[in-house]
This record gives sequence, structure tokens and C-alpha cells, in this order.
Amino acid sequence: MKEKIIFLTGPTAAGKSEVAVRLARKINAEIISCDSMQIYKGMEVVSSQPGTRLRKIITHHLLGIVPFSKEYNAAAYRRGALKKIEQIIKKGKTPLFVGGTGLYMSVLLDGIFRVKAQDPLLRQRLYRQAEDSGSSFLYERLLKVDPAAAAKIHPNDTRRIVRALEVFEITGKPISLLQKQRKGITDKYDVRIFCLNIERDKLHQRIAERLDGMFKRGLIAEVKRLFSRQRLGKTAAAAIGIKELNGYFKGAYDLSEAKRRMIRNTCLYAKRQLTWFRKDKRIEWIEIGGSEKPTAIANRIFKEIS
RNA sequence: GCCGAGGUAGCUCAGUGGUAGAGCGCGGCCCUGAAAAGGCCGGCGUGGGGGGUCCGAUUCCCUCCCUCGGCA
Repeated sequence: MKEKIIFLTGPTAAGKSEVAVRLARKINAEIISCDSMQIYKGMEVVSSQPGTRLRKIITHHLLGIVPFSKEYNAAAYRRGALKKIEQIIKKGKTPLFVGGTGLYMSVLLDGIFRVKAQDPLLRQRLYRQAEDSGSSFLYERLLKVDPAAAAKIHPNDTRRIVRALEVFEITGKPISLLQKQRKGITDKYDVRIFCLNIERDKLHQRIAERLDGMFKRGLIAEVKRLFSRQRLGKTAAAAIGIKELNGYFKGAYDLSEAKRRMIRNTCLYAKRQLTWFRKDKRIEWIEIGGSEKPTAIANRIFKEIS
């Protein structure tokens, strides 16, 4: 019999963390975070990591374990997550993945090509070329070496053009070919994926309310600290709240404008997350009202599983 | 009450006698080693109400309503 693995996802601020702990208790699970920002240490408030109250109840993994000065990525996440799955199952418990980073989920569920193909210097060089000669220059090159990839990538999507060229230069193989080589965990395990969903207006409201809480918990001090210690990594620096507050620190606009931008960017992010989730037909949707208690939601999911 | 300005998209506004745009917002989509990133697409509208002129009005005229500023 296949071991069970549960995913609990949903847009940011939907209330995943609270529900997850209730669910974990019912199914004897340990939680593995699936969040590209909560993985960082020193960003507890800005990334809305589950706090000690929840972490005392259930063991959480892959949470606050990477220094914010370091780069991290989907492949590294996959390696870490696979290890955690084994460890937790060995203990006789169920792995419960919780988080909203679609790419990390996808790379775990469906795999990623496993060729070491990353070269920061090469990448830097490609970006410089894109700036000097325009991204269409790189796109032309991609059309020649990997027409299949070029067909899928928009000429303005510099990031993916650079990535495709980077892979080709390192491996000599087109990324479009490598990308077909992926193997996920869905064959090996009995995977169920639940996604919390809430009316858009209510979600936007929750995002705004959560932001107030973040300020009360010391958001400003935390983000200031991020700038004062080691250099902030590129990935960590992309967390919503950091660039917005930095503009305020530098006097480009006032605090209320910084808040407005944070809320807007978070709402846009939530929209993109939902687009990603909608595409995955394996997902089982859990519609929640605004006032439903986490325990009640957890119970509904529990019923689906058992 | 009088004088002036104005009522066009969710907001701020542009424009035209041939049924309307822009920015922001909002919505949809793409995504394989930076993913809270990066990229693409969409106008989402009884043009304040009513009447008139005209082949035809959002545009011109009349009237009513509302908002803002000034005078009382």
C-alpha cells in the first residue's frame, strides 16, 4: 500500500497555517513548509511564518532554515523535501505539505530535470547582453539553438530566455528536451492536494488585515535588520514588503503609500497563485467562508481523506 | 438664492456631430534551478435624468437633479 502524502495549499492569507496544524493533529502528521520565502531565517514577520504557538503543537520542517543572504531555489527545495518525506514516513507519520509556492509544489509533485546546469557568471553575462543589445538579440539566438523552447517563451520574457540559453551553453542540450525528463512523487505515494479558496473580496480584506498584524509584530524593525546585516540575497529580497518598505526608508514616499503598495502587490500575487492552482486538475477545492474556524475547515478536509 | 466650473470605466481624467479612450485599479493566462520572481492578454461603460435640433448626439440647445468654488 502506498504511503499517504497530503498537500494543503491556497492563496496567501487564506489561513493555511492555522488549518494545517489542526489537520496535522488529526492525522498524525508533521508539516513541511512549501513556501519560497518562509524558508528564510530572519524574515519571520515579513514572510508570515507560523509562530511558536503553532510550532509547539506540530513539528514544522523547512521553515526558517536558510540565511537570507543565501540563494535558494526550486531544485534545492525538492531535494530537501524528499528527505523530509522519508524521515517522516520512517517515524510512522504522514507528511503534510503546507504552502503557496506553486513552482515548489510542481517540482515536487511532477519533478524537475536533474542536470546540474546553473552558472551565476554565465547568467550575469547573458543579462548584461540582454541589457546592451536588447532581449530580442538573445531571443534570436534561442530561436537558433532551441526553437521548441523559443516557441513557448515570449520574446519579452528575458528571464526564461536567459535560463534556456544558460542551460544550452552548459549542457549543450536544449532545455526543451531536458524539461521532458521529470519524475515526481505521484506514482510512489498516495497524494491528495487540497486548496483553500475564499471569495476574492474577502481575501483582499484579509490581506489588508494581516498587514496590520505584521506591523504590530515588528515588521519595520525586521526589514531594517535585513538591510543592516549581511547582503540580502536576490531571492529573499523579492519578498513582498522589502522593496516597498525600502522606498519608505529612502523617503520616496510615506508609510501609508508603502502599505498600499504592499497590499496591492500581495493581492496581485494571490491572483497569480490562484491561476497556477486552477490549472492543476488534481486539486480538490475547499471553499471557505470568511468566518469559518480553522478547526472546522480541518475537519472537512479530514473527512475527505478518511 | 445668485454667479462660475463640472457631472464620461472602480478611481483620476482626455476626446469627438457618426454609439468612446489613457493611466492607475480590476480580471484572465503562462510558468521546469531567482517563483512573494518574471512575462502575456483583456475596457470591464444604459457618457447624471428628461426633452429638443439633426439622417445621426456623449458631443449642439432647453430643463431638472447632483458636486465643487465664489458672492450673499
